Amino acid sequence: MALERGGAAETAPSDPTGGGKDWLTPSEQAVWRRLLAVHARLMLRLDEDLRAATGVSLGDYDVLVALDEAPGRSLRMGDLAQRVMLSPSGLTRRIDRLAARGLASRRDCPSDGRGSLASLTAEGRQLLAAAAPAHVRSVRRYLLTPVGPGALGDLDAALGRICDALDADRC
Amino acid sequence: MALERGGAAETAPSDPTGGGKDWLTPSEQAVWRRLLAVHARLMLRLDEDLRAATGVSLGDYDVLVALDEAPGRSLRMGDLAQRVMLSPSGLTRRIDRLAARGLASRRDCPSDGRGSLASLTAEGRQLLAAAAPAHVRSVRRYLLTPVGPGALGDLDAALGRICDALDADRC
DNA sequence: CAAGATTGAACCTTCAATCTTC
DNA sequence: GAAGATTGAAGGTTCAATCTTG
Repeated sequence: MALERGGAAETAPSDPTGGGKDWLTPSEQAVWRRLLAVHARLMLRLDEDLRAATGVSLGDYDVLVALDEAPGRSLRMGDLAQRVMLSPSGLTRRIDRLAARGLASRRDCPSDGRGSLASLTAEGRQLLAAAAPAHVRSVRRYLLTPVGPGALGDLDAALGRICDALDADRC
Repeated sequence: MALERGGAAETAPSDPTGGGKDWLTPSEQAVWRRLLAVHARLMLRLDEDLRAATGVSLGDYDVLVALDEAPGRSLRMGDLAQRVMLSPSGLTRRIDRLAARGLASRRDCPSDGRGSLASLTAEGRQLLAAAAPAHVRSVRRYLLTPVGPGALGDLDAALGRICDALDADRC
C-alpha cells in the first residue's frame, strides 16, 4: 500500500480524515520518487567530482565557501553551523578536521570571550580558487542547464512556496 | 526569468576553459542554494513527523514500502539495497534493526543458496497501514500542493533532463 | 574464481553532559 | 543562571575483508 492506491485513476479518492487527500496519484508518486532519486544522484556526483579534484567533500567545500564570503573570512561557530546546516558539535569536529589539513583555523572571538571564530587559511583560499570553476561547471551542467534558463524562475518560486508551507506549520 | 537583473551582470564572463561558463549568476546561485536548503528542510520535516507518529525513520519507512510493493512482500537484499539507495552492508544492518523490532524478517532465497530475502512481517504491514495516510498528507502539504498541480509535469520533465545529464556523463 | 551477503574497522553526525564566560 | 563551544557516548553508513555458494 504505502504511497499509492492500486492501478486506479489519476484522481485521488475522497478524504476520510478531513485534513487532505490520503493517497498519491500515480503521477504524483512518480514525481515524488524521482525527486528523491535525482537529488541523491546529483549530490553524489557533485561530491565525487569535488573529492576527485580537491580531496574535500561537498560539505567541507560548503564550509570553506561560507568562510570565504564572510567579512575577514571568519565566522562565529554558531553562525557558521547554521549556515552550513550542521549541529554545533558537528561543526566543531568539521573545523577540527579542516584545521588539521591546514584549510581552516580557529581564533578567539574579540568581542565575546566565550566565542570562537573559524577562519579560512591562505591554503584554504587557494584550494577554493582552484576548485571553484570546475565545481560551478558541474552545477551548471547537471542542474542549471537541464532545468533550463526559462524554468529557473519557476523553480525558485516553487521552492519559495514549499518554504512557506514548511514555515506555516512551524511551532 | 524575472528572477533578477541585479548589479553585477546577469551574464556570466567568457569561458576560458572551453567546457562551460565558470561562474554562476546571482539568481542561479540563489536557486541552487535555496534548493539545498529547502530539500534539507523538507526531508527533516517528513522524517520528524514520521518518527513522531510511528517511531521509524524515513529511511526505514522506505524499506518497508519497497517490501510491501514486492511480490510476496519479499525482496532480495541486493535488489532492495538498490531500490532504497543503500550499500549492501548498510541494508544488511538496516534489516537487522527492522527485524529486531519485528517489522521485517529474513528468509533464505529458494532459487539461489547465496541469496537472502528480506520480508515484511504482519507487524510491519500494520505499521505501514497506520502510518501511510499521515505521511502521504505531509508529502502533499509540503511538496505537491506548494509546487502546484500545473507545475508538477514541468518538475517531472526537469528531473528527467537532470537524470539524462547525469547518465550522459556516466562512464 | 565470481557473486551475494555479512562482519570488522573507520568515519561522520547528533544528543547529552561539561566547561568557560557573560 | 544562560549562552557559546567542546567532549564523550551512541547511532548509522561505508569500504575492505571474509565467508558461503554457484
